[in-house]
Amino acid sequence: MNQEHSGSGDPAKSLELLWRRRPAPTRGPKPALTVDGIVTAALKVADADGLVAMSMRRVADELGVGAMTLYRYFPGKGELLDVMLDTVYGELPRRVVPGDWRAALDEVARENRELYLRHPWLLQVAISRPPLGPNVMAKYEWELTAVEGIGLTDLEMDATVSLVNGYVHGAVRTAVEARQVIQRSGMTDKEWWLAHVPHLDQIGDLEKFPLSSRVGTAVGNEFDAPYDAEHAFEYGLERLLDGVSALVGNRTAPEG
Amino acid sequence: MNQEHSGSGDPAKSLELLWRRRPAPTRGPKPALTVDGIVTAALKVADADGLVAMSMRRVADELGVGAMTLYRYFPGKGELLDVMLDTVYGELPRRVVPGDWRAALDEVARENRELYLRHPWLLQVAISRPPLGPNVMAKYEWELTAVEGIGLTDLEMDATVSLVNGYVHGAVRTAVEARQVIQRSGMTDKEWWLAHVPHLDQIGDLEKFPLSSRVGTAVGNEFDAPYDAEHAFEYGLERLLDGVSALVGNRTAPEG
DNA sequence: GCTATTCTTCGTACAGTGTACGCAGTTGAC
DNA sequence: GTCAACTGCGTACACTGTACGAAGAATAGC
Repeated sequence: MNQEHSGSGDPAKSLELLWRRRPAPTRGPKPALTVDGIVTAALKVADADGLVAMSMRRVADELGVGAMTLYRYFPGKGELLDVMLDTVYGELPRRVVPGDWRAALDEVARENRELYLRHPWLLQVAISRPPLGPNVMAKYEWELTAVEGIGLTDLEMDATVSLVNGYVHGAVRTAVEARQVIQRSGMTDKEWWLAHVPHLDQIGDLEKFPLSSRVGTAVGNEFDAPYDAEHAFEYGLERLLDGVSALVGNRTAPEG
Repeated sequence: MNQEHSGSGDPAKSLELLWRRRPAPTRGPKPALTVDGIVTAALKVADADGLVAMSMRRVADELGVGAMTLYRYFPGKGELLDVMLDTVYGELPRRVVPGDWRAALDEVARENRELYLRHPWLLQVAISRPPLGPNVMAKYEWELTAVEGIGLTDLEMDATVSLVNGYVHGAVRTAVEARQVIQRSGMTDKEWWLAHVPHLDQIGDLEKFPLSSRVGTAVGNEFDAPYDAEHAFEYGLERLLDGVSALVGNRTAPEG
């Protein structure tokens, strides 16, 4: 995170925007822009250069208008982010895998992962109170479908879906960070490590960390880097679903 | 994230700062500040008001000096963050639980959780290339100790430790976001929900989301909020360790 | 003690940020 | 034709990290 926040304005205005229920004005000049047009431009900027680059001025430039013009369409930047979020959630295929909760949860994880990879700025948006737009709500409904009817309580269903979502968020965040730091520094992980080793040797406390040295070397040899995103994602997801499996298995088995 | 980054400067300078190996200058005026003093002031600001508030000017104010003075001690804000990170990692008790990998990993998770809760700004610091200070290295060594000698490969040891760390990061991030949004909005989750319901009813598509309605209601009744941090953390950690258990169990059992 | 060198503190400046305020011009309702 | 409603947007404010260079302090070498 540096977290970016949702709009804190009144729910009526936010929901009006999310569900496109704004009544068209009868008088005054015809608006030059549309909500969808602004969101498209903002998504273009955010996808290309990240949330940091997505300033109101930059989005306005993209549309050939002044910065303050955007405030005729959105109460503030927070509300624009809300609509951007709901919009990209609409990209989820939301494929349903019936009869196999593990495959269904796997699908949920992978679709979410693809979405984060396509829109890495999503990782920086705080969603503890998600914008209640059509696609946000459809996403939650779809995720619950994956764990419906397998013997979990409603609370456990919610907790499981949250757990998978949290896992994917963390895994992709780590992967994206790793990718971005290579870009920003112009250095691969190996180069970075090799630049540090001589100075660390000089400090000379390395023998106090025998496990780190052994494991670090093994990881470096395997991946040419201290971190491999693909491997980490698969490993973690398997552990996680195994953990859920232990719970589901207990639940469907007769109680002792 | 809005991610804050580490210092990208040369490793020599960074390691010198992290390990406090800067040679004391012989000539010139006596420095008015120390590295530790600046870090303490910066931690005070970050703990109290978050990373957003921790500007160079604010830290300098805290110390009664001009903003540019700090640049005599640190090449830039990134390096200051690096030393802050290594410093708070030093707060970990690093208790070792011998002979029981599950209890040991549980301890790792809980100590990390406490650290994040005490210093929520840690959640916003990108650590894909961690500052190689004494406490960062000791932390990794301690975490590996928890899974040493239980039949995992070196790669699996690293992946397991990363998985637990990633899980804790995500769980605390969600919890902290939830706490902060209450502060910022001056609204409890229940109040927020009740403010939205009438407008959602008016939009009238709620019957398209039956699972969400049922599960959401159950969660709301149980916790008076759509999210309970304590419950989510315990539930997720148990699933995670169960998943690791499945792997360790396979490994220690004789191979087919 | 004198001077040259090194090291300190820090004021100013620059290009950015979100958005409050208010003005000028355009459109449709009456 | 008049007025209210509406649009676009210029300006301003308080912030950010930090490059640059000036002014002064402490010491090494003589």
